[in-house]
Formats: sequence, C-alpha cells, structure tokens
Amino acid sequence: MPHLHDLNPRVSVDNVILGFDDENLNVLLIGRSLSDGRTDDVLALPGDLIFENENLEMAAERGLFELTGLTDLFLQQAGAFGDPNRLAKPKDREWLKTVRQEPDVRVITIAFFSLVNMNDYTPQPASFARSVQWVPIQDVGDLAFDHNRILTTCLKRLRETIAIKPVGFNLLPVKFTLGQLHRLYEAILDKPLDKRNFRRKIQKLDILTHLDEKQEGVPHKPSSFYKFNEIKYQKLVETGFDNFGF
Amino acid sequence: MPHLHDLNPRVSVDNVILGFDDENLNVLLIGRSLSDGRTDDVLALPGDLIFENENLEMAAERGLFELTGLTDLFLQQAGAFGDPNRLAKPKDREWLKTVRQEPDVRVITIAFFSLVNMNDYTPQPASFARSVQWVPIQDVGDLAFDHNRILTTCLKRLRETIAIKPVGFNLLPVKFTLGQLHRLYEAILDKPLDKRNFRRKIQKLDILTHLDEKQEGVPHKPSSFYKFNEIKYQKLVETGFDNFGF
DNA sequence: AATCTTAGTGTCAAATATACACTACCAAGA
DNA sequence: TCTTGGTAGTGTATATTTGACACTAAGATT
Repeated sequence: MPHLHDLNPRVSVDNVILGFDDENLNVLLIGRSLSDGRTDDVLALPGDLIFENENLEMAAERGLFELTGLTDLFLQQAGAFGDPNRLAKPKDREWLKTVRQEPDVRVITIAFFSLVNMNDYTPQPASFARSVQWVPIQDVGDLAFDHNRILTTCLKRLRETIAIKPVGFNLLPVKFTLGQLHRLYEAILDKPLDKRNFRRKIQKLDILTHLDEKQEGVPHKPSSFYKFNEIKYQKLVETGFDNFGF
Repeated sequence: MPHLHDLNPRVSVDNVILGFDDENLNVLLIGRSLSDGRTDDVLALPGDLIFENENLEMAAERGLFELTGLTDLFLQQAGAFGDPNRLAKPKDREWLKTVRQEPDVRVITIAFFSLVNMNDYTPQPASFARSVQWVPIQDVGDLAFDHNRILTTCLKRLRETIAIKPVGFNLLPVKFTLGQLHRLYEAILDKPLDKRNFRRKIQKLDILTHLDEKQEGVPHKPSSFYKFNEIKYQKLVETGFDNFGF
C-alpha cells in the first residue's frame, strides 16, 4: 500500500537492451504513453519497479522477457542510479503525473544491460500499447530522466567487458561470419580495427568453430560461417582473457 | 513515517573501506551493538539507509566521514545487492529485531568501496558505541548478511580497476617507496610480482616523481621516496591504461 | 668485522602488437 | 562475356612488451 507521505524511495530496474544489425549497435527504446493513450515524443529505456519477491536480476529478466519474449541472454548489472533529482525534469514530471499514483516519490534504479541478436526480436508497432523501437546508439537523442547517463554508463561497461571477455554470443546469429564479428567489435568500441590483426587475435582465442558452409547469393566472395564453441566460449567468459595490466 | 505494512524496500549504502598497512590489505569492519549496549560476535560492513535528499555517492561519503573523519577519498560504486533474503539469516534477524523499528522490511543496498591510507585513521575503541576494527582481508570470517559477497565483489572490482587505472594514491602516504607500492599491488592482486618487472612497468607509466629524500634509520639500504605526479596520475585515471584487448 | 635486510639494477628470449597490400570470388550490369 | 564493384581472405617485417633471472649496495645491529 503506497502512502502519500511515505518518503522512502522505490526501487526499479532499467534495461539497456543492445542489439546489432550488422552495421550499428542499437538500443531498444520505448515511447512513453500518456494516460489518454497518446505517446509523448520522449523516448525512454524500458524499466519497472521491482516486485516484492524477486531479486534484481530476476526483475531485469522479467522486463526483458515481457518486452522481447527472450530469455537466457547475456545480462550484466551496470550500477545503481539514485540522484534525488533524477525524475525532476519538467517533461518527466508531467508524464509521471499522468501515469503514477505517486508521481513525487523518489525512485532509485538499478541498470542492467543485455545483448540480443536483433533478428530474434523485431519490435511490433504498438506492442503493449506503447511504441518500441531499435535506435542506433549514435542517433539516440535526449532521453527521459537520467537515461542518457545510464546508457552511457552501460556502453562504457560493455567496452570494459569486451576487453576482458569474449562478447558476441548473444548479439550475433548462431552462424556468423568473421566480417560480422569484426563489424560488431568496431561498433562496440567505436573505432576501426585492422582486419588481419582482428582475425588473428580472435582466432587465437580458440572459441570459434569453422563451419563447412558459405554465404550464398552475395555479390562478392562468399564468406565462411563460423559458430562459437559454447564450452570454450563459456570457459573464457568465466576466466577472462587474463591480459591484465600486472 | 514508516508503516507496518509498507512492502516497499528501503535503500542503504554499504561501505567497503580498504586500507593498506604495508603488508596486508585490510577492511574496516564494525561489531554490531545490541540494544542493551553489548556487541554481538558478528562483524559487518558499515552502512546506513540513505537520506531523503542525498544521492548514493553522498550517502557513501557520509558514512565514510562519520566513521573515519576522512573526505576526498577514492570511492567507487561496486553494484547493488537486492536479494529478498539477504537479511534472512537467523542471527541477522535476531539482531535486526533488537535495533530496527521495521526488522522485516526489505533492504536493497548499494555497495561502494574506498581506499584509505591506514595511517590516516586508527579506529578508536568503542567510537560511536560500537567496535570498529581493521581486519586483514585474508582473516575475514563470516560476516553479517550478504557482506561476504559484497566484500568479494568489491575486491574483484578493485582488481579489475587496478588493471586499467593506477591505484594507490589514497592507500599510501604522500611520500612512499617503490617497495611499498610493490607490496600494495601484490596485496591487492594476491600474487607475487617480479620486483624488477614491476618497477620497470610502474615507472614507464610516468606518474611518479622521484624525491630527493631517503628513508632514515632503517636497518638496511635506505629507499628513495616518491610521490605521485597528481596531474599525470589523474589524467591516467581518466584515460585508463588503454591496454585493452582490442 | 660479520650479519641481516631491503634497495636497486640489466639482459636476453619469447610473445605480442602494429602497420601494411594484394589476390580471390561472386553478382550484376554493360 | 567482359568489366566493375564489393567483400573475403591471407603473411611478413618491425617494434614493443613481457617474463625470467642474480647480483651488488647501503645502512643498522651484534
């Protein structure tokens, strides 16, 4: 039971759901629906207050599943955001008033990021009566609340993670080409990587299985498909690359 | 005003305060005082519920200051811990009942770790009517709640951080020797580091200033003192070592 | 004078990172 | 069928970094 004068904060989970379309890294954003059914022009990260009997990861997985129907994804906590003024922008306050019983109550949110293969999920127009869309990260404008900061933090964490562990299992189709993997790493790190050096390095990790199958119908030399060797991949995720500084 | 049937969680901050005594990495732990003034035998991380008008960092800094009187320390968020059962161990429940108005309410905590020069703070017996002590991390036993997990996570984050950024500014005196810095890194990483290789590597970072001053009164060859070059140090903290995997 | 303890130093070999350019293959259109 | 456009795929030489390793120097204590 919420109380009007309850000054205790609420706790939510926000999801930074990242997808890769073979060119850009995208983030899944939702349009905010107002009480009259319309959607305002501010995009936001999906999120929800946590339930009574679930832990933080479960809350994040639940939001992810409700939105995409996907489970068993790479999911990592990026941190907590609890500025008392994080909901205080006029436009946000206005929206909160139309949809929340307690628009004034403080909300502290825990951000999680997850990696999904964009082919596994295509947003349905107006699913859940709200708009859902993939937005290339370089095209993301002003988001609701402190969601720009949350997104930035998650991307930073992803870049740190990619330096320590292999990433890509969840962002790519089961069968993929080295070119796709290369473009994925370039998109995440936002810088060009030498093709030959990248290939040498990624192959030395010994987590890829070369498939006896090639692209078809492409107007250029067909590329071989690879898949991840799940066992070796998972082992490397746990141990890390061990290329620490000391 | 707390309400008996308010099912919303509370939010706290827990501090993992790490100190270095020239040999071991230590963590600051408190004994739990019962309502009768006695202290039970379970040690815990210091922490407190967040205040209404402070953000998470401020809450952590406040706890740190109340305990040690120190400010401007290295302080990094390590993550949120929100398992619904994190307060459910019998001994913890017992203690909570004696000190909390709402012993049953769920508490989600945000963990921060900070690095302190142990010479800057010596715990006073029974300061704040509770015991406070430095405990070498290898001697830490079963802690209250999920504090062992929190401590482990913070140490892991510290090890990751040390691989990417220089660490030590706050853990060492202003003037220190390369031997001290060497032992600090060994303590954090919990493995021996070759002396010559360590020196070569740390000096190449170009963040140390060699002082024209030596140890005195030591029963061995006196060591030169160094200090951090604050500007270069801070710059390197921001940019990172850039020895990323790709 | 002998002993104990930590400081301080250099080299070689192996591994890794970086920079760089051409041929191969396929589809489409002329 | 020839040309064009586009991506796949490959190797080498150089520079940099890492890792392993052992002795002398300086001061205090006995």
